[in-house]
Amino acid sequence: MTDPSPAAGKPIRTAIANEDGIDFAIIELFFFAYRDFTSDPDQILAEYGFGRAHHRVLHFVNRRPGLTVAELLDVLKITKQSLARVLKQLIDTDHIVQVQGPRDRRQRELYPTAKGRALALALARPQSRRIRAALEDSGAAERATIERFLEAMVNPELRAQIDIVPAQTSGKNHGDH
Amino acid sequence: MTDPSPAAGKPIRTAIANEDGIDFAIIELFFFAYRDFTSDPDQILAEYGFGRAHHRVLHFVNRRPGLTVAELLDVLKITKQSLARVLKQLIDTDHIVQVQGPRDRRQRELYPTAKGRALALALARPQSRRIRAALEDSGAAERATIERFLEAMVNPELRAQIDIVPAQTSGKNHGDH
DNA sequence: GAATTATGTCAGTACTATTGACGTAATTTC
DNA sequence: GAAATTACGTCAATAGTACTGACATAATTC
Repeated sequence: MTDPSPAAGKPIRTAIANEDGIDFAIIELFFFAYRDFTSDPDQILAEYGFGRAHHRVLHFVNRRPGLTVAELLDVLKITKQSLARVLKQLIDTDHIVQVQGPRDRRQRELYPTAKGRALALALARPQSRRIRAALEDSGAAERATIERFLEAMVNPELRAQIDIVPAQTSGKNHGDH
Repeated sequence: MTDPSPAAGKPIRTAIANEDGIDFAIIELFFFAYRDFTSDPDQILAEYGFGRAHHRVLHFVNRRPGLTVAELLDVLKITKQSLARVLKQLIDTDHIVQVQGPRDRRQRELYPTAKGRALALALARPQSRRIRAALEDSGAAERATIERFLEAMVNPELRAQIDIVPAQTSGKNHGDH
């Protein structure tokens, strides 16, 4: 195991870099940035016995109160079987409540409780702090550049998901679409 | 299950937004951007029976040829038991070779083979394409803004990991540190 | 009334990760 | 040179998140 087996290819000793004009710098930065971005809430979640999946559900239920199970699945891009356990735990622990859909009683609208709202805030706080620190010396122009870039990284057909909550508005309760 | 249990908290019907000055916009954009950023290579990996863990290992072995197992663990922030299976598969499929460390024969230096280099490139290509598209109308200034932001999102004490491969240099073979 | 839709659930599986324990070979320390 | 440490590998057990497929129920639509 210390020597490559005879049939194995020879080791390439030069670093991959900019071959075919590939942007390894940003690829790698994105990996590191996201790794550390998610590490903050992970520590809080561990205290509750929750994982990242719980965080994502909690986040979107707080951001779009009243969304249905189907809408949540669409945003998260997971299957309902994957969601089931996580959602059940959040409901059992009184972070989220289900309300029968007013127009269509088959639907379950998902809402945060005060407890769920508080946890969502606690999880977002260190992430927001990290973002604020990263934008420390930046003005509105730089901020806009970064937002534009991140938005452009999202698949065009999925970009609609982003703007459901209008930028600075709070009260829109997602009641009709 | 359609009505909240009596003890459960009441549903909060207003969207969380900018409470305590928290930057939900960028938090959410970052989630969507990374979700789609990783979805491109996922499809290629599936053809090989590989997952994201294989991608990360392959990426860093190509970026820093000759790194040791311990260094790789440090970059990925996982345990050696987690790495073991993934690394073994990449070695068995002739994407990576191990070479006994020249100074310390306990160490295993990891190098890509031609096959491993090709796969790393194939995985990076769609990601780079996505980045290029997102930067389409951007100049060098915007690009610098984005790089600075992403770098600032990384934990300061881990930022050293980033600059191991100098921006535009290719040949540095990581031989001495 | 029949078909479709929204949701829930059961069973089985896969991938990635964890902790803990143990073994081996090589290096370092005394 | 013996002892301790280090680098790596491996076995076992477990957890979290995801998947596919199948089936059930209630509500809506046709």
